[in-house]
Amino acid sequence: MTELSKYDPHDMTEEQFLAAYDASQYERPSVTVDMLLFTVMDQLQHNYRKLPEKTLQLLLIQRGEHPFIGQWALPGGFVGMDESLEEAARRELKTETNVDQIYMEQLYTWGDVARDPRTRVISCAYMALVDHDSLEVQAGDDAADARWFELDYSVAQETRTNQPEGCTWEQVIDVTLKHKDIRLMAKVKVTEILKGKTIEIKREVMESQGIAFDHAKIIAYGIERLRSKIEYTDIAFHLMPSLFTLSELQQVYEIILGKELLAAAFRRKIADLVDETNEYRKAAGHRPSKLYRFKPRSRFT
Amino acid sequence: MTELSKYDPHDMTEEQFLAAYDASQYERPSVTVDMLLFTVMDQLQHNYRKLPEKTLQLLLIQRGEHPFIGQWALPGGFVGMDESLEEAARRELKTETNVDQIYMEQLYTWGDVARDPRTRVISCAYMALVDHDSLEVQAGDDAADARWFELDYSVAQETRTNQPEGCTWEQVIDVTLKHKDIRLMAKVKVTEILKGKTIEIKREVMESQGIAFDHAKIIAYGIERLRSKIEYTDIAFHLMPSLFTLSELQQVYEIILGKELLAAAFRRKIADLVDETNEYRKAAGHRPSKLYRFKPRSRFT
DNA sequence: GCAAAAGTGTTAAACGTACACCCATGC
DNA sequence: GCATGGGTGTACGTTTAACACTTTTGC
Repeated sequence: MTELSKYDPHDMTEEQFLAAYDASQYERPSVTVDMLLFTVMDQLQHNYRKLPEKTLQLLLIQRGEHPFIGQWALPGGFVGMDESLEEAARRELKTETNVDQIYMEQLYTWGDVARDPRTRVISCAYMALVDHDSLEVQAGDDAADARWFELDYSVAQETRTNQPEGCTWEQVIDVTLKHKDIRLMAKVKVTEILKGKTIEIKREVMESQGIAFDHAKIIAYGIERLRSKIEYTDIAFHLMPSLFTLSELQQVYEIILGKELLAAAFRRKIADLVDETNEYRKAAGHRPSKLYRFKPRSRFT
Repeated sequence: MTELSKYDPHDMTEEQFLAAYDASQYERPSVTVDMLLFTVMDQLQHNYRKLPEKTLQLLLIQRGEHPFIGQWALPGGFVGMDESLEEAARRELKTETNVDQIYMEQLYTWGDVARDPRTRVISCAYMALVDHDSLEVQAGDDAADARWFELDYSVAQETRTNQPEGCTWEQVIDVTLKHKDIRLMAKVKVTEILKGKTIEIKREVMESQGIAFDHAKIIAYGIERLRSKIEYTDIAFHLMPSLFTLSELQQVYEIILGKELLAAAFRRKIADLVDETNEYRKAAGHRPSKLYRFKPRSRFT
């Protein structure tokens, strides 16, 4: 709190101090919010029997200005003086997608000194989940430069190194984003260093093709968070419409976890989180399936 | 990214644009880091047989300046232009406690507009864990105004309200901090609103006695995080010395979780996370206990 | 009929919980 | 001896995983 040292605060009341306080005299970083907006979409299916496959989608915006002009970036912007971080994030979301009232949580705040070439920018990243059907204005169809990209996340390499005083694990993540002919790619390295009793985790973008700033690592981090939270929270339901079949729900779990699940076990596991309805989805080529609805439960029940 | 609109970026190269970019022209919030430094201490025990009880401790600093002069606050300070958030947090830690190389993780970034009466301040909170024995300079004994406070966290009230379009859960948390004669207290309200498909969580300080700013809610949030992460991560070991008995480890779990555990079950649960040594703790009034050591494991094994 | 998905039942293995019981120690 | 913690065994219930099997549909 050395910022205050030129005053002699002990001779003032708190009111006097605050009246005299000049906030404008120190250089300070800019603060932005960046938004990871995820949704799930169906892919076209030729076989009339098969269910359409689902894909995880992320919204990106093409930059019309320097730096990284022409590249794709997370929607976001500067935080105003009269809005909280969350308000700023919701405002951005509203202007990009015209949706409010969707699920959103703070992800992580990125504060490396050189992460923005313009000036020092600290970015607070949020993650939002929408079910695709409830998007009125489907970003990507309207005038804006926003597009939904199909997102793939895979571990390309895993290395474990044993050192005298600990261990280092290294993971190279491939992040791929596709929208029609546009294909973006990045490699993100996650390093976990165990030295004595400390664990240090570093993330760095090794390679980024068409993705602006350090956004590739924010994306990779977001997927990691999504993956881990889907295991112990209700988070997946925010990607679902109000009525859904258990197979659809299972598909969403599968694309986020990146592995196949056994239907029988899955149904039993999520049985407590859903309520049956009396409606059925008209199926094609197979038995119709019952529609379910999310049964919300608080952390403290 | 409207901040850039007065340029015509399309006529410049990226280099020209960056050279012309003036970062100083917009009003921006200040950014600070605040640190939750936790440790565990033994309490004196009169009964020669009994193990000393452990308490969770948090480091606070008495404010010598306005605002909140005389009250107790989390150690922290402004983020410099040439340091990352994490570097700023480690610098603060080093100056307050003279310890580096300790476990630290980012907690949450607090950005309400009026959280600091001086000016708009966004604070990125970090949580650090130390084992008390490895603190060379024991804060609280030296000249600085830093003291370790015994921390108690309890749910004082829990309300569930059913509304037409959803549910509201409300929790009132009592946070108590004690150091010798100094006794600080706060009530923090956590509200969880389920409206349609959105979940909104709000936290507010209802009452704060002797705790500066909104730090009471940061403290409450930190304990919540500690509680949940101790269940599925190795985090507790950062509060332990290199050698410890399983009972000591269990005590640490118990004070953080706020409930008693069965020794037999606990031993089996953590068996994979520790390595046996051949050393024993000389016990008093009971069988000597074997000392264990942490066996680090990465997330990707 | 047939392929695909919807949905149920059965078994074995893994895990968690509770409790009983013995061991070792210092006073 | 005895209170206290250290440490193991055992029994029971729950959860999970794997797989087999039946149902229902559109073409």
